[in-house]
Amino acid sequence: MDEMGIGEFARRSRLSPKALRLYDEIGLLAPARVESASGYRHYTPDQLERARLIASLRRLDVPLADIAGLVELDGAALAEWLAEHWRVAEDEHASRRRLVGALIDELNGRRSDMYEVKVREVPARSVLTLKRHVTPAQAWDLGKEFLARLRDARLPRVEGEAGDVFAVYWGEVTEDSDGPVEWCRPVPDSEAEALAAGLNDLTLRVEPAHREAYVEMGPYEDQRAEDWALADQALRAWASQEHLGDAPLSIPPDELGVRITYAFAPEGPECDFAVAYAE
Amino acid sequence: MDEMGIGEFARRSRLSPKALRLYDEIGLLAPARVESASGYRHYTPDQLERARLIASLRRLDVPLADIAGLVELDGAALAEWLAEHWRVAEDEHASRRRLVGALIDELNGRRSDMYEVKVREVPARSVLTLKRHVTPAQAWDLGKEFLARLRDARLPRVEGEAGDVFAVYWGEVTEDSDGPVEWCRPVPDSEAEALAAGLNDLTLRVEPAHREAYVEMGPYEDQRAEDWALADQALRAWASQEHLGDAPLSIPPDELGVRITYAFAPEGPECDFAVAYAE
DNA sequence: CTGGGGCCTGCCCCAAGGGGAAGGTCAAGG
DNA sequence: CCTTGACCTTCCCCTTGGGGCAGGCCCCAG
Repeated sequence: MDEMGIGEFARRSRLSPKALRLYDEIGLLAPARVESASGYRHYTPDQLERARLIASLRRLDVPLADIAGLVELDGAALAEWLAEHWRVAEDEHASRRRLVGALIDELNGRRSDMYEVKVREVPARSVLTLKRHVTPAQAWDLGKEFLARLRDARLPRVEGEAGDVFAVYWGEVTEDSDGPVEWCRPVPDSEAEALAAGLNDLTLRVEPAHREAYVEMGPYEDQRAEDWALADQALRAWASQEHLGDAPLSIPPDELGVRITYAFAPEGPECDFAVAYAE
Repeated sequence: MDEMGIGEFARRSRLSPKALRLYDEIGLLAPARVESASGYRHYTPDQLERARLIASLRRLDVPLADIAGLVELDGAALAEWLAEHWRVAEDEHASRRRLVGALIDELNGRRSDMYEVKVREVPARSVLTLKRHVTPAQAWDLGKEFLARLRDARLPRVEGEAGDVFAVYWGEVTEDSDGPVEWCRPVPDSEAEALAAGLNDLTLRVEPAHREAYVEMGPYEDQRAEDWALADQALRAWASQEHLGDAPLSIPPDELGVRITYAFAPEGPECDFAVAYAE
């Protein structure tokens, strides 16, 4: 039996002795033998494989808690987990890339061209709404529920409206605390009352006329928290440039709310991020 | 003056009150006014810009210590720093991508095709060498020094040799502790003695005949620590498959050393990573 | 028998805050 | 005037994955 001490095992596994002691302590990688008298740890060569796998996962910033479960999986399952983990990492990296790009553009005085702010007039109109406190993850589910209700009701289209449906965020909606989200669908004023009577659980309200400053965002599913923040930043910069002050576009929003407008194209919903302000 | 409390400032800057208190404590972002009686912090709207910049930089994982210096720079300098910072981040991300790819391939039982192991026979030959203890960063500088010496001496080419020059790593060479690195250049046996006499500071030694297992790596400058580790892993896997045992390819290396062989193409040195073993 | 190197445990430290306790403040409403 | 609830304060402990050091054992070679 060619055992080795912690030092040699550390060199051959590309882990530090300190890390190996920690992994022993938490039960992730126990030495093959521990001398009871001296406490010396002894490892065998066939432990190298596990150690190297752990080292690789740590280099990918996988937390030890996750690794503890992963090393018990078989190769195929682990490979699948890794692929998923890496997809998330790629997403985050792409999001940061957008942030750093926008930041550099802004610092160089260039208006970031990826987030061009436009303005649209929205007349007073009736909207059917479904409002609930949800987390960001649930917001989309709420939307699907809302759309299903509308489908059931065979709601007529409103001519000339840009964007079929929109969601209004009435307050801070963060990962760990839910906030008020309201899904909305404009309806013809003439039919509003009749429709509302037939649709329980949906609310009818009248939106005042206003302007919306907005940026087009592309498919909803591609957006991450970072991207909404960038859009918000773009709107904020635009507002201060237009001498509108900071308050009307602040988050949490005023009585008109921050809204995300969806246009349901065949490939999925394109969306824009809008802030309403009184004229 | 429209001051605000820490809570509102936190919401509008996308920072937490906790973070703001920390930034106050370390002098990164002091409130415009602190009530001496209650200790309440009050911020002004014109502090928002700095706060938002800090928030963006933190989202890019820039350490607070760096941020403290960065916020004093002007826009152009900061943009330049960010571009450099991002280049490093892109490099690291690419390196991890290679690691995760190789790992998934290995777990699925596929031989990683990016690191194909080949074998070459190396006959006994004379080499002129320059050996010194250096850190990884200095290894390349040592190589440049070595090449300059060779140029001065107008060293003749050795026909039929693959790779002009190679560096042998005789021990652990890590970031924080230097190790023995030897740059080598084969010379014709017939001229060896005469050359050695003329070149002080360079050593002449004879390499025994051996085999080298190696993987081709592409341009040297593109390689990162991760990539060398992957190449090592590939060689190790190959060795165990070939029943060569673990020892001859272990790191730190045996008496033949781990070597990196360079071929100086016009676009820069292509290199491979080799481990020598006796037949 | 005496180095020197390897190894042990235990303690404190890092970044960048998060969570919560215990208590002080502020403004509005009864 | 009092209370209530929101907001704020400081203080302390917790996190991850170890690094660094102190003090002491262990083991082998000269």
